[in-house]
Amino acid sequence: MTARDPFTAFRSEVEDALRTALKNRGAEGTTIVLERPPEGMGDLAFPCFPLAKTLRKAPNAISEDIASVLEPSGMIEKVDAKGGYVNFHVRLDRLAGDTLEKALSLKERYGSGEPRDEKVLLEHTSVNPTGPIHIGRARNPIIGDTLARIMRLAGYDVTTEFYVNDVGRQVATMTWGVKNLEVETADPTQKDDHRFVAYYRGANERADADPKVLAEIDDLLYKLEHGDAETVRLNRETSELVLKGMLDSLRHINIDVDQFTWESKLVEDGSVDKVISKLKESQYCHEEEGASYLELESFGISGRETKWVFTRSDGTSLYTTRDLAYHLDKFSRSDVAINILGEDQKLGMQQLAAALAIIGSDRKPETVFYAFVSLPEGRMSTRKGTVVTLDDLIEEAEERAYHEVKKRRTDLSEERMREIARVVGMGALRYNIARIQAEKQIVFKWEEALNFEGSSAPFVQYAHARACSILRKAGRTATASSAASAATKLTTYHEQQLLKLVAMLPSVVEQCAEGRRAHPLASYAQELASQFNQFYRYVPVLKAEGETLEARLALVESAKWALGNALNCLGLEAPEEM
RNA sequence: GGGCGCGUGGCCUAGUCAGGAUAUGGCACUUGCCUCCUAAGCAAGCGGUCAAGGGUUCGAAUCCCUUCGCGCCCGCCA
Repeated sequence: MTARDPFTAFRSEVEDALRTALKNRGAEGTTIVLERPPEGMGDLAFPCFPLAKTLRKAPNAISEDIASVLEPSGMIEKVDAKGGYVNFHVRLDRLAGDTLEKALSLKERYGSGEPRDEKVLLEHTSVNPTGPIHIGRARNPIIGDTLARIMRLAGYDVTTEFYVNDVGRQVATMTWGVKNLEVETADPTQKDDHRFVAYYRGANERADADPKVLAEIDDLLYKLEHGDAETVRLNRETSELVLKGMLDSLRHINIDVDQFTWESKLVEDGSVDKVISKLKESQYCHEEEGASYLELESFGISGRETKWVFTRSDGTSLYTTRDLAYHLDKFSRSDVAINILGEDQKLGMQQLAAALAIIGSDRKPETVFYAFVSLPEGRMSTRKGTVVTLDDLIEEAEERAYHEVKKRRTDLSEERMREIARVVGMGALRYNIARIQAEKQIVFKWEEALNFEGSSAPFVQYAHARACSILRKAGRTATASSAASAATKLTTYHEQQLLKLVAMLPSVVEQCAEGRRAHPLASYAQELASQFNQFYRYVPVLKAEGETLEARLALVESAKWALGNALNCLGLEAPEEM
């Protein structure tokens, strides 16, 4: 471990000290687990309970014994024993010096980790271009984009990619609608993703009622896969328009996708055919009425059906078959392939993993699965029209945020207020999705999604704005070179608590990146903002003098970077005023 | 029927992977705090058999088993 993270450096020293002490007591090789002790009992704690058996001594006696032999050194200021724990207190001036120096010199890079060699390809969103993104689906880009940002700061080389499903039945259905239906409600001024969904819905209704229509859609699907120029053109044209509408929505919540792979490309360039012939060579491959399938029972797949069909009777490919080709393509372009997928795709991914093994690939994608967002009335359905679209949500969020700004500020221009409302509204929305662990279901409620206080984006943004306000009034910024001397002046409780949290940003970022989890960063941001607000309330900065003033300015600026960088990783903007 | 996931105060949620000190925050509710760097804030109070029951352990929200509830899946859909 490098000393890039001051708190990690402290942790390493504690571990080293403990290792030596344990070795001398005949408990060599004990796994050292350190935890965060309760308030006021130090900064790292080592529980001695597991040692009681091997050392044949009471935990209390062990902790006191260990504490008595460990001398303060380096970043360890004090070691004491309490109730079977050895508690380590960090040397505040060292921690402060290192932290302030890092934050003030790295600025928007504070929190970053060592650059890594792995090239990461992170696929997210990848929804069918058949209609606007709704909030159930919006969880995907939000988790994906947040994770991408976190991993980038952590030092990975990350490229995000959107896989455009322009080949399957859904898209063929929509294309049939565009070709055959006159949709009266289609308002030409609407965004294309909203406009075209009417054709999709209409085509579905007709197909449900009339088998002839269904057959025509099948025919379109066949033509699509066999390169019928007119069908391919119309399909692509429609898909592109709808996709463009969706990307506009994403841009409103600060998401830009780096790259796109069109599913149709994999069909056209023959990679899907190649995969199919490889699969057919396998001993697990069987045929039934012209359709090919793999028998996957021996691959840990269970349920009523362990067959995995990869070609239809007419020889056309299926979604997962094409996805298999896509994964091989992704593997050729990256070291780590990460997917963000809804939990409904779990079986599909298992089948895909089995198929990958069968065709001899030694690679596997990593997948982050998330549970669906539903409404209090139940599941959202595009067909039933019971959806709240991302666009609705963005509009409502900004409107409510505007109302809040107007309530509080009378000194700002209309334009400025609108800008703040945009940043706050969009932020509230993203934060409320990002803060919850992916596998937990969310029931969407407006009052929660657009919460502007407590555990919310505006709370964190507000702390950032306050920090900026102090620095603005001070009329200068702190310098990294003064960090060490400043560090000795941070003597109050609130200063030290704030500092410790600022010091933890790099390890929080690293842990999120390693675990492919976004939500712990949201918790951290909330905790940091809360600590900053307490500092703000109890520790006057601009009224301080001399070195104390300098030290506090350095702390405020460091906190500003930590808050700003955490916000940035969450895809939220960090306003300088609110 | 089978598989996977979730279940923490009235509501939302952290902690669960690597078991440890009085279970984390927020919303709502009650009550204080703007002559003081933005009150989108701070402080105090109220509120929990960590779904239920067994087990392992000195110790379980965390590990194991059973049950219940909710979600998702078991398509020649994507």
